[in-house]
Amino acid sequence: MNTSTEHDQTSKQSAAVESLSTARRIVGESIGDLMGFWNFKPSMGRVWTCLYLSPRPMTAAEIVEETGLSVGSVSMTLQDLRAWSVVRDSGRDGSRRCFEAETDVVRMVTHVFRERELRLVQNTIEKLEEAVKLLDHHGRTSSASQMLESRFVVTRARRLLDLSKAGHTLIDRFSRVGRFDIGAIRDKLSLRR
Amino acid sequence: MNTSTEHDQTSKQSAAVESLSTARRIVGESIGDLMGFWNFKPSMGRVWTCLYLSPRPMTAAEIVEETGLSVGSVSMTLQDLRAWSVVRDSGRDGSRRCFEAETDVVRMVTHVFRERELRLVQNTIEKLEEAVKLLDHHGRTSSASQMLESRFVVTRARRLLDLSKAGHTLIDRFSRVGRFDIGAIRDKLSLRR
DNA sequence: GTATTGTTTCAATCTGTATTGAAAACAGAC
DNA sequence: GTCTGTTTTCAATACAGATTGAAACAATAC
Repeated sequence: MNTSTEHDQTSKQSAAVESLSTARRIVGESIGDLMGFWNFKPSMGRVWTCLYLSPRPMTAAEIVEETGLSVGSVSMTLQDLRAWSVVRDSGRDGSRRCFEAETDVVRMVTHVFRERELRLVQNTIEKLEEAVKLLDHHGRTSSASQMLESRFVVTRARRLLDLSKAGHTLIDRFSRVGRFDIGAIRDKLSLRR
Repeated sequence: MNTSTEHDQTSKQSAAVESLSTARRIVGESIGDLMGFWNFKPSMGRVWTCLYLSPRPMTAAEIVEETGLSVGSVSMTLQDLRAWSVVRDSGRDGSRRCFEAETDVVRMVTHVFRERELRLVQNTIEKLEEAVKLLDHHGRTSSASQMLESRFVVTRARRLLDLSKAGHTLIDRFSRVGRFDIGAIRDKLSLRR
């Protein structure tokens, strides 16, 4: 089962093996970096790519071998990846669990995007609502000298809140329909300062 | 010019000042975290929000005062923010430079999104092209026993490359037109494994 | 010109997070 | 039930990258 280290007698063959694993490494790094910019851990990129480039499901031990990550790290990373539905269980090889990569990359990306961004923006919305509430109260109790300042801040804070809500709607629609159109929510975005 | 620490005699007033600065802090944190998920440094979020919530342009010294960041940090952060066209120079107050926040948040977001994502994806495309080239060569020189493995890996790598290119097109169109429609590039995305 | 004030740079430090390694928990065979 | 091989957990470590603070640099005033 150890596909790459069995028979590499001739120099030609070993060079070929070399370039295959180099290519694997480059692909892993590229996708790893890309995922990294969407705040995934590098190890998630490495492990997913490793599975994606394997013609058959792999055991945790094989992934350790291939990626050079520690046993513990691979275990945790696989949990993360399964939680994002980006890796699936795939039966067993003897007593060892096997894993395979989700191959529908588009579905994967929209799903992950949806979960992550919606949660994030929702969280922002809640915090901003808290701030606006405070500011409203402040506006009613503040002295005349602070009025101007106060009104300005509350206006800007409300605007950020509206934008966040618009963003939430946008992300929600996009991740359902695969279409992301700023025109559809232009009213919320209109630039009344 | 030090708006928040001048006259806070009565307890009512000082409570009001308190809630104003609390609200400011909450807004700063929220937006900071949000920007953080798009890989901006926390200090960038803090400084931008600080400017956005100010009714007039601010000097670096005022920003230091308001955010509690160090002088050096504020200077570097302002450079970053100007590089992203998210903060503008705004004349001078005596001999001190002044800065103001870009207020067209939508323009700002699409611009930043465009720059960042396009660069990122372009970089991935280049790396994947390198890997595919290696794999093609490998395919031609490898032994029969490796053929299957090799063909599989190259197929998958090509698919990732195609997807990246599709993504690049998508981001490019979106950031020009404000419309992001997966249907428009469905051909590239079709799931021929 | 020099002095003074404001701004940028950069090596050192600090902080938050990913990864490790070893121990604990678990599952299946016997 | 115990034993063996596998998987998970978690405190300690290592790392990356953000922030600081002091020194170099620029600009303005005198």
